[in-house]
Amino acid sequence: MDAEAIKQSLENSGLRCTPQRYAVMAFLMEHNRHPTAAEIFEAVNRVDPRSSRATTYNNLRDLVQAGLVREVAVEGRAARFDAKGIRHHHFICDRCGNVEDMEWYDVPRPASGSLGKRILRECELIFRGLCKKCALPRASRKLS
Amino acid sequence: MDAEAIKQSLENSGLRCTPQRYAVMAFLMEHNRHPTAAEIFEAVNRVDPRSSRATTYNNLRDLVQAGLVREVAVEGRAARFDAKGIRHHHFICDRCGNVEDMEWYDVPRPASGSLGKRILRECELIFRGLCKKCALPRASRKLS
DNA sequence: GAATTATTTAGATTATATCTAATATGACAT
DNA sequence: ATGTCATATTAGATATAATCTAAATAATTC
Repeated sequence: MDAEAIKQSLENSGLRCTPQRYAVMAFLMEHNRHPTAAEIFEAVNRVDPRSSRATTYNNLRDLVQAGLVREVAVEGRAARFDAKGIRHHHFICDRCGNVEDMEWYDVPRPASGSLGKRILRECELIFRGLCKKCALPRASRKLS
Repeated sequence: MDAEAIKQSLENSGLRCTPQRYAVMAFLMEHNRHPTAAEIFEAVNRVDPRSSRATTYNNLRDLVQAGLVREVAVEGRAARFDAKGIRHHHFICDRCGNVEDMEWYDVPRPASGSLGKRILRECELIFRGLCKKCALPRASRKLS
């Protein structure tokens, strides 16, 4: 997503495209690794324009309210954020605690029998509560 | 689960059954509403024996390490806890943010085609990211 | 360009969690 | 029973994450 597109999506949501706000949004678009507010603050301050801690928090709040960003549910103290570019959910592994992005399928409402094979494969992982790596048979896994 | 059973499960995990630790565990067994540490601290201090804040945190840490309790992944600042009585996962609604307990199915490893109807119904909700209430057709939902 | 509104800022404050070091308790060998 | 050792508890200090405050700055409108 290029600069102009980010600017547009901010303005479509009624947010002015300030340099600080743009920096937060752009960082989240580029790095979909669910950073904390502190990580985002650090990252945007490695280059101009600088931004204060309060502004970073304010902008994250505004972006979440506007629906462009969401707060990811994770264990641990610090909130983590995620640009909602392509719609997806999160899956947290029971064993290793990793947060994995999960494709979003627009399942037609009443069609219980119509889930595709690919979806079925993901369902298995979900009901085990293990991520793809941890769900491998014991032998092929590194001990942790 | 009665007092003796709780005592046993603590001791089986190598933890002494102290009054304070017992109180935390018993509270989590009774109230599976994913309370915060602060809520647990308050609750156990409404009756004897009293417990300090540090002890409550220590005991929660010990119980999590022992595998008797787990920390629930949620948005928001405060960690939330959950007794791992019956194995289950958590499902967080995209719309309302509620945390729902989700039954744990022991899906046999390679049988992609063998998920039951009940599981399929849950899969639909998961892939929508909405809880049972929020997944109802618009008309039958209260606006939030 | 004056008035209005939105944004940013440093620093103070609140909320949550952990650490420290002193004390208390329980297990158990003698 | 008593002393010893490991474990647990405690109040208070500290650390970390988030929010608030009030003043300054920038953009927008009239």
